[in-house]
Amino acid sequence: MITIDNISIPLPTIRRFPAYLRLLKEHANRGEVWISATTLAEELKLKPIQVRKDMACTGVEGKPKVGFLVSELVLAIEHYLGWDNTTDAILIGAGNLGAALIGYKGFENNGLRIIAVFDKDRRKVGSQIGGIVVSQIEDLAKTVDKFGINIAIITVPAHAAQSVAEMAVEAGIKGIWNFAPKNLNLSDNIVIQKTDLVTSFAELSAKLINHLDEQKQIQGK
Amino acid sequence: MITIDNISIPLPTIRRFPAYLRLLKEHANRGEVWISATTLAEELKLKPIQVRKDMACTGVEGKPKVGFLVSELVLAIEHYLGWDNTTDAILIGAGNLGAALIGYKGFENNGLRIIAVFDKDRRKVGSQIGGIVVSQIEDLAKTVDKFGINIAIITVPAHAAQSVAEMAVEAGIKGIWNFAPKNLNLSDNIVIQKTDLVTSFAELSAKLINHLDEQKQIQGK
DNA sequence: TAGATTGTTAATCGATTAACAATC
DNA sequence: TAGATTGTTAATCGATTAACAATC
Repeated sequence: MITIDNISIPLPTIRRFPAYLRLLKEHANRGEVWISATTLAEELKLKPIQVRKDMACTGVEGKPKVGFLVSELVLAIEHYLGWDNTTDAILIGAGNLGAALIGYKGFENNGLRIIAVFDKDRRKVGSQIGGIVVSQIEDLAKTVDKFGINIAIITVPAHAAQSVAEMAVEAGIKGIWNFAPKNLNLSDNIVIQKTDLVTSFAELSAKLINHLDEQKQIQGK
Repeated sequence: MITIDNISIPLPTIRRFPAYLRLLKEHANRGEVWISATTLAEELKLKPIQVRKDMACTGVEGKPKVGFLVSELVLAIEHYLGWDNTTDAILIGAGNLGAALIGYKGFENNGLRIIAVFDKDRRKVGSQIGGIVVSQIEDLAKTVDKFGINIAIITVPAHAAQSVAEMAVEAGIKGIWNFAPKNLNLSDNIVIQKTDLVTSFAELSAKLINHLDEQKQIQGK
């Protein structure tokens, strides 16, 4: 449960917000003005009741028989995700994954702009990655301070994650998006978001075993 | 809830398994034979009762006052994740993100091996990416069939995702790991795992707003 | 008007947490 | 033995789903 503007929004709802947003923007582009929860549900394979509950969190009121104003929903969702203003972030770790994130088109219209890249490796410093010059990690604090950055994205190897995270926090970073497969130990007032590729794969693995098992049992009978 | 070998395991437990596995292997490397749920909990910042519940799902029995056999837990968790045998997968979309996944060290010891890469772009075909030669997408079905591949990883742009997913399913793929920010519409008997970077960032954004709000309120009082 | 859709209140479901007896 | 830790059963909590009245 997350509270923004004194409104409590369940975390699963927050997670569904980006998918709604994408769809709503598509509809807006087609010139559509109204959309019903029923339609959204169908397109996202969710239950209408769940979409209505989620929409209720946005504070936008719908009209029975018509639905919701697309533009209102877009603005409300963007607001609760903090995407009404683009957030600047720094990235630490100029490897393959770092390059992928810098080049990722999806962030452009979704509130995230990576404005600086740092790496411990002196040989990478000065080189360009996705149009951004790699800086030495010693300059991190200066950049964070100068641009008032809150978010650091960590794409270094597991063994280096803890130490660069500490440097970032020291520099004033408030939120960390950690791609390294390592649990970070930081002060409680730092927000940590972990994206663990191995964990995602684990989920797929287990679901697939479960699924193939089921199919085998059905066929066996 | 996922059922494997007639044992039901909650999805959140499955998601915690990789973190346990990493920690357990570290302890094993240090020559430690026994480990208690209390210790695991402390190192992962979880509650001991939750770790005990999770361990119960593995079927491994612990000894009061001593804990669990590290080696038994490792084997049991690997079994439920299907990581006792490495899974071969193909990757579609030889862009930055694809390159990052192919080069990702974390997969090596965690049951995943990417054995072939495909791309629609003729100019990329024949070039190497992380030591793997990019094949033309027309050869996909042949490869899937020849090596009995179940899993496809999709790292193409959103607009191409649906069509390559359909090709993969046509070729016999049973599980899809989708990195494209697009909901796939496929037959119900295909397992789809979505890793949406924008969604992860949304979560961080919202948590951070909530957190900064809280801090402001505390200071205001 | 009739019917689709919203919004509210209550029921259900699943996961986490608590309490505590069993055990080495 | 005393005490830490396990494992089981019950309580709590939060999210999803159901039911239905309100409404345009």
